Amino acid sequence: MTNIKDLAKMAGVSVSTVSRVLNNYPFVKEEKRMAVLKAIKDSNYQKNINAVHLSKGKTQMIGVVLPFSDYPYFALLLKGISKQAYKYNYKLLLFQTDYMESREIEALKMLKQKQIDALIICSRTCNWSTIEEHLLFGPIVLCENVNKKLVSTTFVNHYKIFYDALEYLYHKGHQRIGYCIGRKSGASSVKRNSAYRDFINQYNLPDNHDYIFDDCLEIDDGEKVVQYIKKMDTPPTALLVTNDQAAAGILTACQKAKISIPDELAIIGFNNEPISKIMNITTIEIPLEKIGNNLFLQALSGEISNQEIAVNLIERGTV
Amino acid sequence: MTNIKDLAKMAGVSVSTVSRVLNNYPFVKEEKRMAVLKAIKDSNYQKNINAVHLSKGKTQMIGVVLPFSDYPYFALLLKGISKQAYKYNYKLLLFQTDYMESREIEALKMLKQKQIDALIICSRTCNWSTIEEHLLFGPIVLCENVNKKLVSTTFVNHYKIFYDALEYLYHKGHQRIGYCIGRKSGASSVKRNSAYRDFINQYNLPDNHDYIFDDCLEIDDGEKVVQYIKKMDTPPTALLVTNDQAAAGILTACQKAKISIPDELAIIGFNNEPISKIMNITTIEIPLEKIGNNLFLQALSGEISNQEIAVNLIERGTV
DNA sequence: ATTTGACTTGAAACGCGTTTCAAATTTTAC
DNA sequence: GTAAAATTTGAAACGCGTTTCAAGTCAAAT
Repeated sequence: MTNIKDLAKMAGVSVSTVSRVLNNYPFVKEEKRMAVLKAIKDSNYQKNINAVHLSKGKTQMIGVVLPFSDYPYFALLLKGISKQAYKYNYKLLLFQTDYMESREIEALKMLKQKQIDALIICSRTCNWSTIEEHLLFGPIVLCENVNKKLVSTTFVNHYKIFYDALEYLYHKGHQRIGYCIGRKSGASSVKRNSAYRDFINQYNLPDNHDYIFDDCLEIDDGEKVVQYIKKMDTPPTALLVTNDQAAAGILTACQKAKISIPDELAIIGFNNEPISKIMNITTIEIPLEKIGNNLFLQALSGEISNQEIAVNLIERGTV
Repeated sequence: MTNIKDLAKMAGVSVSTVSRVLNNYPFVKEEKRMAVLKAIKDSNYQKNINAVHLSKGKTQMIGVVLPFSDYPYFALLLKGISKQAYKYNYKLLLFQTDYMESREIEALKMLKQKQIDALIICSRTCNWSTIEEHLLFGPIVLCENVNKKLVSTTFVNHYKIFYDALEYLYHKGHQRIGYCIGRKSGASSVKRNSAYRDFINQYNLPDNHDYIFDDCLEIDDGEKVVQYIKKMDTPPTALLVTNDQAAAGILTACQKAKISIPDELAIIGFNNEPISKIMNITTIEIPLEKIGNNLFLQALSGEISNQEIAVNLIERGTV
C-alpha cells in the first residue's frame, strides 16, 4: 500500500506538501500540486483513515445507543439521527443494547477511548453517575429530561403529555382509565406513572392497580392485555398505550374478542407510528425524526442545551 | 492524557512490557505486572483505540449498508447482524443509503481506507464492477444470489419462492393473480418478475400488466393498490405482496373498501413481520434474523461461501 | 534599494499502541 | 554442573497522516 511518504518521493516533494494537496490547503504551487495529484492517481493511493483519526484525535463518528433497532420508536429516532449524520458527513456507530447496562457502558468506553467523538443515548439504562464520569471525554446527549446542566438533551415532557391525555379522556367521559407501559423502570414510565397518580388524586378516581399493565411494548403484547381486561368485572373504558404498535396489538385483540372500539374501550397510542395511520388509531405524535435530528446536532455542536419538543394529539378512530 | 509511554515511566518498565500487560500476554513477572496495573489505575489510563487501529490495521468494525433502518425487513436483518456482532465483539458502522448509490460507494470507500474490516451490503444499488473493484480491500458480503465466486452471499431463492407461491395460489383455484414489488430495479423484484412471467407462460394465463404494482413498499402504499383494484373490471383474485407491512396496508384498505379477504381477494405477504401475526396475514417467512447472523459470520470469517436459506410458508387467514 | 507582506516549502515533532528481535535471566533436564 | 529450554525484558521499527515552525522566495510598496 502506498502511503504519504511514497507519494512524496514519487512527486519529488515533502510529505507536508502532499498533505496540503490531499487536504486542499492553499499555497501549493500549481506544478507541485499536479505532480502530487499524478502520484496519487498512478499509485491508486488511499488514505489510511486510522492514521488520520489518530493524528487528529477525532473520528467523525458518533455513537448511538438504543435498546432495539427494530422498534418503530427507535427506528424513527435513528432515521432522524442518520439524516443529519449524513448531512454533516459523520458516521454512526450503532450500539444495540437490549437494555443491558454493560453494553451501554461499552459505548461510554468508546467515547473515552476516542473511538467516537460524541455519544447519543436514546434510552438510558445506566445511572446518572456513570454518565457523569464520562462527560470529560466528549459530549453525551440524552433523549430525556434530566435536571442536570451537564449534558445536552432533547426530550418531550412525558409527565405533562400523559396528564393531558388523561384529562382529555376524562373530559370525554371516561372515569376508568388504564394504561400500559413498557419497562417499569424506564425513564418515561416513571414520569407516566406519577402523572397517573397525580391525575387520579386530582379527580378523586379510584386507584385501581389492575388498570396498569407493564411489559407492554410490542405488537404481540396486546393479546395478553386484552385477555386480562376481558376477565375483569369493571374493566377500564379507556387505555393509554405505551406506543402505537402495542396499541395496534390491543386493537386487533379487541376485534377478535368482540370488544367494540371506541365504544367499549377507547385507545390512545403514542408516537404516530406508521401502523397507527392505517389502523386509524388515535395517537399522540412524538416527532421522533425531529428529535433525532436535534440529538445529532447537539452531539455535533458540543454546546450544552436542553430542548423540549412539543407533541401533537392526532385524533383518529379509537377514542 | 496518559499514554503507554507515561505508564512505562511510572511503572519503571518498557512500553513493550506495558503493552504485554494491557493485552494479557504471558511472560511478564508478577511484580512488574502489578506495577503496571497500579500505574494504569493511578493514572486512569485509557487506550487510544485509534492508535490500536492504526497499528493493527484492523478496527473490529464492520460496515452495514441498508437503504432504510425503519423497515421491518431491514430492521430484522440488522438485528441478526447486531447479535452476532455483539457476540464477537465487533462494532457496526451503519450506512443508511436511501438507495443512493453514492452512499453505498462511500461505504465501499471506508473499506478501502481500512475504517472497517468488512462490509455487509443488505441491498445493493451499485453495479457489480464497483463491488469487484473493492474486493481487494476486504470481504464484502451480499444478501443476494449473484453468480460470482468472489463474494460471500446469504440469500433466498426469490425466483423459486415466488414461483412456488404462484403455484400455491393457482392450486387454490386462483387464475387471476397479481403482485406487488418495491423498487422495480431491485434484485429481488427482477427475480420475482421473471418467476411471474414464467408462471403465466407455463399455465397459459393472460399476461395482464395491470396486475403488477410497483413502488409498493410501505404500509401506506396499500391504499393506492386497493384504489386501483377497485376500479378494475376483472380485478385479481389473489395478490402476492412485497412484504407484510404493505400487505397489512392492503388488508386494511380492503376492509375499508368492503373487499372481503380472502374470499374476494387472497393475500400473501413476505417476511413474517410482526404485523402479519396479529393481522393474521398468510406470509412467506424469510428468516431474516438468521440471514443476518449468517451475513455477519461470513463477513467475519473472510472465507467465501454462498448459502441459500430456506423459507417457510405460514398459512394464516388471508388465503 | 530596502522593507514588508504574501506565498511556498520541508524538517521534525506529534498522536500512540503493537510487534519483532535480540539479549538477558531463570528454570528444568540430564 | 552444564547444556538446553523456558521465561523476561527492552530497544527499535512499524503503521501513517497532520501540524507547527522556521526558512526561503518573490513581488509589491515605500
